[in-house]
Amino acid sequence: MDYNFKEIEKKWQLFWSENSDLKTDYDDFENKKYCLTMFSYPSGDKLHIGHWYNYGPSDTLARYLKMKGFNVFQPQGFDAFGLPAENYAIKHGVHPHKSTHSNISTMKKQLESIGALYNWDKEVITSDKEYYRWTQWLFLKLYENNLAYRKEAMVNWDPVDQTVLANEQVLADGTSDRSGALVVQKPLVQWFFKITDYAEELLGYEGLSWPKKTIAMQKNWIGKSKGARVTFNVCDSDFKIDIFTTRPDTLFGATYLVVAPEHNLILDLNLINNKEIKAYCDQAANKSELQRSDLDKSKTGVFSGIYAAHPLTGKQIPIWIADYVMMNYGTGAIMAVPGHDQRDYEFAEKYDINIIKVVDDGNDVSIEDQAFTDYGTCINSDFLNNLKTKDAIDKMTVYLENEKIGESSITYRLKDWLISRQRYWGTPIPIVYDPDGNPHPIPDEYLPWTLPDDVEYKPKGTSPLGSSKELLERTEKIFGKGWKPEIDTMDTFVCSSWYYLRYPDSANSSEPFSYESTKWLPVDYYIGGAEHATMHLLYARFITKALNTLKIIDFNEPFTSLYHQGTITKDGAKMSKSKGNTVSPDIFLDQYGSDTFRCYLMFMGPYDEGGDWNDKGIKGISKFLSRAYRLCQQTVDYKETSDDLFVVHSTIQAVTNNLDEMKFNTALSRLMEFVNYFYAKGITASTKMIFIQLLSPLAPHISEELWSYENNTSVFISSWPICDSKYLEKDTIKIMVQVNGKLRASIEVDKSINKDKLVQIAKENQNVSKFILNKEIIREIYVPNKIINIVIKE
RNA sequence: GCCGCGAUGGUGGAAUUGGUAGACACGCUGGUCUUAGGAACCAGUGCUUAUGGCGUGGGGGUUCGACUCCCUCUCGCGGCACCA
Repeated sequence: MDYNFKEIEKKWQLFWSENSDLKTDYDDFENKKYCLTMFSYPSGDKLHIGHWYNYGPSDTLARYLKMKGFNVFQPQGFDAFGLPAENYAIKHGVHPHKSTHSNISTMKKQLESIGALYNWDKEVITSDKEYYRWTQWLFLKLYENNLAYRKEAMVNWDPVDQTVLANEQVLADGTSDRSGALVVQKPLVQWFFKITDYAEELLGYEGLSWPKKTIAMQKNWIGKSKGARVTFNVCDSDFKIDIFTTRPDTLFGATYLVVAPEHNLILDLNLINNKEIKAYCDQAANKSELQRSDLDKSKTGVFSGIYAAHPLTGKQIPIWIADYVMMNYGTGAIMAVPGHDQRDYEFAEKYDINIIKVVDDGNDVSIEDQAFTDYGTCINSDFLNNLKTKDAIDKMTVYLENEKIGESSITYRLKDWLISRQRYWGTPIPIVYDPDGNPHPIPDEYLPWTLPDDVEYKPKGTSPLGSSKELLERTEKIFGKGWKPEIDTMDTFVCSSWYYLRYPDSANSSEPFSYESTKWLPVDYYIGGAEHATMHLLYARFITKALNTLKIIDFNEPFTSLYHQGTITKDGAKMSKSKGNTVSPDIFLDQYGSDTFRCYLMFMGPYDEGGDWNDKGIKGISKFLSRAYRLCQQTVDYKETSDDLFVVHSTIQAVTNNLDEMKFNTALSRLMEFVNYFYAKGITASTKMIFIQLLSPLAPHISEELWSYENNTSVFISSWPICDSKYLEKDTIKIMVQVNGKLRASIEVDKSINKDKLVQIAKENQNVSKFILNKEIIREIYVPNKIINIVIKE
């Protein structure tokens, strides 16, 4: 290494933080680019490779945009509420506020080593009362508008972290996203945000540049399905059962109904008095969600003893209770059509229930061994006979509506967002209860409704806030004797659901953000991990849409362009402290410096793919930067040839395109080729300036140093080089010659040449002529400027 | 089961979107210089039975021409799932 990177890095990091030329003009929205990287949790550990992989390349993008002439805003902050600080408090007795802030200052120091251009003057720390006061404002806005409500529900309980979790925070295997504990179901009164009101809107992605994968995941999660609701009357009673089906065309094939074991009919009709039914329901209740949804187990159920009237035929059909029907989807009851639904088929076979065929594929399809679930043509279906499934669905739906026995209906899988948490270190829910237990919002003048300090952190299954004398006294003092505070805190995802709105106006103490400051939004580039697809990113979209409905903001999507950086793994596994496979950047920073380390991460491969960590190639980057440094130590004065200028301008073009597409790896390759080309012959003064500019977003420190040798201002306020296409045109072109699609020669010709002449030259080429000698030529294909293919008969 | 993504030298990866497969880099081999090199520089490096043949997970197809498009299979990753 022949440049002193340690000295250079320190020098320019200080320069960037102090130089006013580089500051964002907060009043200029016209030309704005809001570049945001998902903020992180201040853990107190050192920055790891994941942080670097997130922050380094996104800073490269921001610096590039700045040089393109945009007014770039790249804020940074901390998602500071959450369990680790609280667990630390339980273990060591240190107040979370104290440990959090000490972690933040360590982390900020470390972030400096990346050398990113952050707008620290707009920093946001979600656990500070200046911030959470407005998270409480958000809650109250939603509450006032019926988008926040309290209800008792079966909720996900994490027995390790001793708190409830939102559906989004429970993994597919039934474990907690955070603690890894097996989540259990528990009935509790909790606060919810009504995200389901926005289910349909959330399915619209017009104008968004988002990864297809993420959109697919959200669509999957929202889980829209179209169908119909049908009402069945229970025989010999006034009760009715609503069912949801996506196949109303098969209604004539419904031979029984199934209700979930939790269905209210069971209590309403006193079916629970039947021993067998009670035993079945109890057993279902004791099963975990995971056991319940185990696809391999055979279906079980119990006959309810009662019947329903088929709404079209009037025939009595039995009502069964079975746990293959879930209470939390649709209406918790189905019409079973064993001929055309595989689950119903298996159940009907097992319990010997009638199976009717009402759909055929035109070839008299068999339903002897399994259900026929495809679309086809209606049979045995009265007025639907001979109709195609699609038409039959429409006709049946209209019929149901006319007869008032059903209606067209849409069901979403998405559930309302459970935001209560039985933990200490979070935003207090700004609600108090009167002596009768009715909730009341805390008036604005008492906000922030602060977290009390006199608590027992250790969770006992109820919220730590319940142990605070101060909180209770405060409540009674303000509201009166017998009034009680809400003691749950909010999910930290509430904090992060609106932080991007706060950044441009983070010091505002009279409102969450001024209307003027929202002109910085939406975020132009949002970069962060794909694991947030159905959590943070969905919540943020919901909050933005809700605030838009409330006319607080005038846009309805928070992030115009979204990009997920890939994951850096170690030996194929995700790096984590618990696995002990984390790699610290420290030794690499010490040995090679920040520029080299950040470039190496970018050079590893496509940014959205991440990759498995190994340090073998870092030397290559270090070598490249040293060569670049050496190349720029002198200038050589010579008249550049057309080849030289071709290299310069094609490099400008390629690097520009690559950075536009965040293909940092190929941008670096092009710059390496550039250095390799000029290394031996030396570089002219003007070309050197262009090269330094192209390199600067990727390796900012060394570039700023090299730039400073000849300039008085920062390279980052210089304008990005422009490719002059006149240098990209060459007088001669290289044409590849194929015979029957196989490459045989390459010829260099004048670019004005016509096809006939070119083909003639090609045929005369020694390596071509021997393959076409004495052969019949069938075709001669010429793709201008690229290739000739001579097709011969073999 | 359904949906989405992926598979290219010894390694990480590139390929103007149907037109030179393997750019760039690591590693390796040989050389120059050097007291020395784990520094710098130069050359070589897909495989091979080598004027040729074969090569982008396997098989088939479309095309003058396929890593690229179509069909099919295998493996890996991610999401959803008794979702009615």
